[in-house]
Amino acid sequence: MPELPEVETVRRGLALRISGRRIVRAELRRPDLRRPFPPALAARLEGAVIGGLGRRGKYILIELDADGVLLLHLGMSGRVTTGSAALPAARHDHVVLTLDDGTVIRFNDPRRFGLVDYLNRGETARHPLLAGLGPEPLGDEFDGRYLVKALAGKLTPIKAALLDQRIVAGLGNIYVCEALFRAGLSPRRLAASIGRGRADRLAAAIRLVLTEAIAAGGSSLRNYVQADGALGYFQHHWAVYGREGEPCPGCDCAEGVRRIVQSGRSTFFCAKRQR
DNA sequence: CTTTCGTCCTGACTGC
DNA sequence: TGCAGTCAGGACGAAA
Repeated sequence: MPELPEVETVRRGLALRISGRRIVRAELRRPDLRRPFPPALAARLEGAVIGGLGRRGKYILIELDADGVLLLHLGMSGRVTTGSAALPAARHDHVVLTLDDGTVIRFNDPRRFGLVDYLNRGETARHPLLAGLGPEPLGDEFDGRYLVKALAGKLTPIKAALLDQRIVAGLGNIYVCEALFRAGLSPRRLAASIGRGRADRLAAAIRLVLTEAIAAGGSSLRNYVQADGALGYFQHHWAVYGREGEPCPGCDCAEGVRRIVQSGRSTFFCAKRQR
């Protein structure tokens, strides 16, 4: 389940391998993912020279030539692998790009919640998928002062508010649970009830869990990629996510980590530490 | 307007 | 062992 740290890890790994290379072949092995591929995508990709790689929330932006951008979203199950042409396309390899040095990039996505789009660089900020995104949680704009303002009047649990990409871009179910635990805030607390003090703690916790996860991804990237070329997932230790019934870390409460369902999603938390 | 909920999809897992 | 049923979740669009 790629969230901001996994996407950032993929971006960094990809940048090392494909920046400056020319795409010599683009194979679209189906016409769509979550939505249809844009018209003439293969033709736009073939011959293009790859520039820098950026990220906005959970989207990867790959600069092509002087004015193009390839937009990728990994959805739930998307993976990007780099390798040689020797490997035949596997099941769920939906987009396969061959570069001028023989590198083959494969976008594999079993559940097909991912997305591929092509845009002109000038319209990046206005693109419908990007325009409404909230600030980058690791950027200068994001802090307690911003959060208080963004959450004001929201009669929804803080858990749901943080999953809303318009409030802050890049968090998913795992890192929201982890950040709320680190901040000592109940996932059920109404967003509007978060004042400056709690917002400061929450913003700091969000930055911390993301920064730590990116560091873990970076350190595991080298070995992981050598194993099978896959970028997108790495082993990481969660404090509460997926740990229902286990002892709460750093707390001796009898109940341990609890799981509840909020807006159809699992939330993991400690009822004693998080208020 | 705001907020919630169903939907898309496949693979991993559970229980009989 | 096999198979049906359940669950996982990002983001969008419909519904309340």
